[in-house]
Amino acid sequence: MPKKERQRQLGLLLEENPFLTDGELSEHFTVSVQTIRLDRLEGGIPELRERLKTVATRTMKEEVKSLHSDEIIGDIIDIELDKKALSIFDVTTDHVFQRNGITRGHHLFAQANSLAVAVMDDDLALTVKSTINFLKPVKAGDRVVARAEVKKESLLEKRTLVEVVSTVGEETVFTGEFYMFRTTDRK
Amino acid sequence: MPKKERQRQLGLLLEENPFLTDGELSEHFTVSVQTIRLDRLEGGIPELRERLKTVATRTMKEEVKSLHSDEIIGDIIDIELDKKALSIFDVTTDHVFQRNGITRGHHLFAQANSLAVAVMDDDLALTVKSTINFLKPVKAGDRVVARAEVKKESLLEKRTLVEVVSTVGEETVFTGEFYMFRTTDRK
DNA sequence: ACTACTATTAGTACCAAGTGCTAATCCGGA
DNA sequence: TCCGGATTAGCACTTGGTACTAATAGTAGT
Repeated sequence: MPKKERQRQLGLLLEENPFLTDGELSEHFTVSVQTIRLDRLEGGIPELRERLKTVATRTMKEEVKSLHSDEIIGDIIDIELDKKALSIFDVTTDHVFQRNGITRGHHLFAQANSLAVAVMDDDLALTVKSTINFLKPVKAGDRVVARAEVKKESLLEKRTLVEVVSTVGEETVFTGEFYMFRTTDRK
Repeated sequence: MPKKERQRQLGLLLEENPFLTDGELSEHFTVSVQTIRLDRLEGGIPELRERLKTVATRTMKEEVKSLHSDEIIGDIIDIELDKKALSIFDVTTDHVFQRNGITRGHHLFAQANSLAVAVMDDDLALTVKSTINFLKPVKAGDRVVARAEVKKESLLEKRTLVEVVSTVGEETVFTGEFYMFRTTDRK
């Protein structure tokens, strides 16, 4: 196998499995350890321990992110319990269809739904029913601002209607009506 | 500081920052490196390189998972393009409210929405409007089976209605109507 | 006061997985 | 045949450890 091809494969291999030592790599390519070292040097590929460090760092960041973003999608900026609330959600390439770059609907829904849950002054509010409209496609890089407003309450049925309108710049991209169920009694 | 307290703090510290060497730790607690080693030994805490390895391993797994689970939430089991499709989604503790253990609505929506997109024989199908009902709370450990059925099409408007019914065991937990927009013309 | 015990510290040899450097060897082409 | 790139080998040194032994300090028990 020519040198160039070996180095290409080395890069790919380490990308998908950064845990391989030079020794293991040398066996895989049936060359000496020194050759592997030279290959890494030329390709600018760091040693095993550095690779693990960066991969591990990535994890720690992701964990913080996913913890945040799973609990409430979007950052809540302002909230008046039982009245209204506002959150922003920055769309990244993680949230879009690869094919056309348009945000997957469930992310917009998730932001709106999370906000509807948060605006209710109730630990255990649940969504019962919802009608939603996706008005304009949202792309990666867009900042989606969701505004939730508590519309009416039926204390008897423990139900509340929350309306959410999401915008990007001046344009409304999403609207939703969320019928929420209150599990605890009001004060 | 008593030994016990130091060891407790050591554990907490390394949990949130696994990148610290024994040397750095010894400075932090102003004890010798050897004491740190003994503390790790007694607490069953592995060395830096082992810690990074496990953290990095976790990442690689997560990455595979999130790639899958972001593209389509739930595993598609069966699909007849333009007719019907079926997916399952195993709820874990990651998907529920901490307070009451009930699945966050947007996960059920995401499964249904993904399935509605998938069943359309169209690369770029988008959700336009949707009405959904959360009928029964879903808990961690439940296996949610979503069935999507293409109801009617309006070729002129390029719109299609897809109905999704999600069940856990015998019980229907979620229903949704998804009005989908077809971006490419039918053959 | 002497002993026992615990916690801490120091020091040694060793290991894995490297870097950095020098030197030797092989192999193909002008 | 001689040159040059590619490969291999060898050695000293580095990090961040393990494993083990030994010394020291302080404290409680009798």
